[in-house]
Amino acid sequence: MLDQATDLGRVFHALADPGRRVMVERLSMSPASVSELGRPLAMSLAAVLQHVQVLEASGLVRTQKTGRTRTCSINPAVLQSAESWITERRSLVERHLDRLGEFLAATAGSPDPGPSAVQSCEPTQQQENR
Amino acid sequence: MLDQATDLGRVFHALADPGRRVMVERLSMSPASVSELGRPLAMSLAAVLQHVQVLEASGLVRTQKTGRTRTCSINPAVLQSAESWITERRSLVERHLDRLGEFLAATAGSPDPGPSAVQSCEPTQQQENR
DNA sequence: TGAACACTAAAGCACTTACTTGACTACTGG
DNA sequence: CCAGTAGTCAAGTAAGTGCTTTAGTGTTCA
Repeated sequence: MLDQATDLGRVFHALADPGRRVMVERLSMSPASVSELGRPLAMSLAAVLQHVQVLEASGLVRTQKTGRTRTCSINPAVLQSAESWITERRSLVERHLDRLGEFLAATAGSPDPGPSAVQSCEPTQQQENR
Repeated sequence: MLDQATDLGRVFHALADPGRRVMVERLSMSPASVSELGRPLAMSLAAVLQHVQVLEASGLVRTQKTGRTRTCSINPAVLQSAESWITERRSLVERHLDRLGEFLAATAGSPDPGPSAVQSCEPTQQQENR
């Protein structure tokens, strides 16, 4: 199996750049050449190529050189692996929040729910929130 | 509305760091203090705090100081906005791939499908694929 | 053949990131 | 009151990022 942790890091890093996200958006419509990807981006072709290389290293896009043009296309499987990581965390969070909601509803009217209550639900002091 | 593009960049950048992903994973179980988040991470507390600040700036986590401890918790809405961006791209890609598949199936036996065919489906030359 | 095109490689530069250490503040419990 | 805990601030540093320019290579087409 591949090094999932490193891969995920590369994928999120690739998606962190606005220019690269524009490229991914373009590529989700159809494959495109390097210069086509760079057209809306106000930077040198060399810079565009570097971004493509970052995307390729993350596995998000695959490229293939035909003649003098390099055609780039998206690999949806990698997009999905990033999506799954987020989905799993989020569903966990929401499950826990639901449980907390039930607990609060159940103990709403009854006094003294015992010393083993959920941590930090009713803070005794509250200061900033910057 | 908020600056979605910048926000998304911040969120993906926050998720790109393995240490910060560990923090997010920990926080999807339950809220935690800064030092608790740093416990498994082999770095100074000051460094942990800086990561927490990155996560907070992205909106992924919210913090609240009570007494001398700062309690961090996840904001699932921001997690969802990142998830949605990916989902939308991926479903677009897959829709286009499906369409391409149908096209290939439909034209499998019939000769000369016309000059307005889908671009770069049958490259005339093929070199590398590094 | 030769000009234009599409990309590539390498070096350099400003800026950002991910830490560190050291000093300091504020709160808690005995 | 005071030791220990939890966090914070400010500098400083090494490595990484996002560009640029320059100088190429290989391909296409008139």
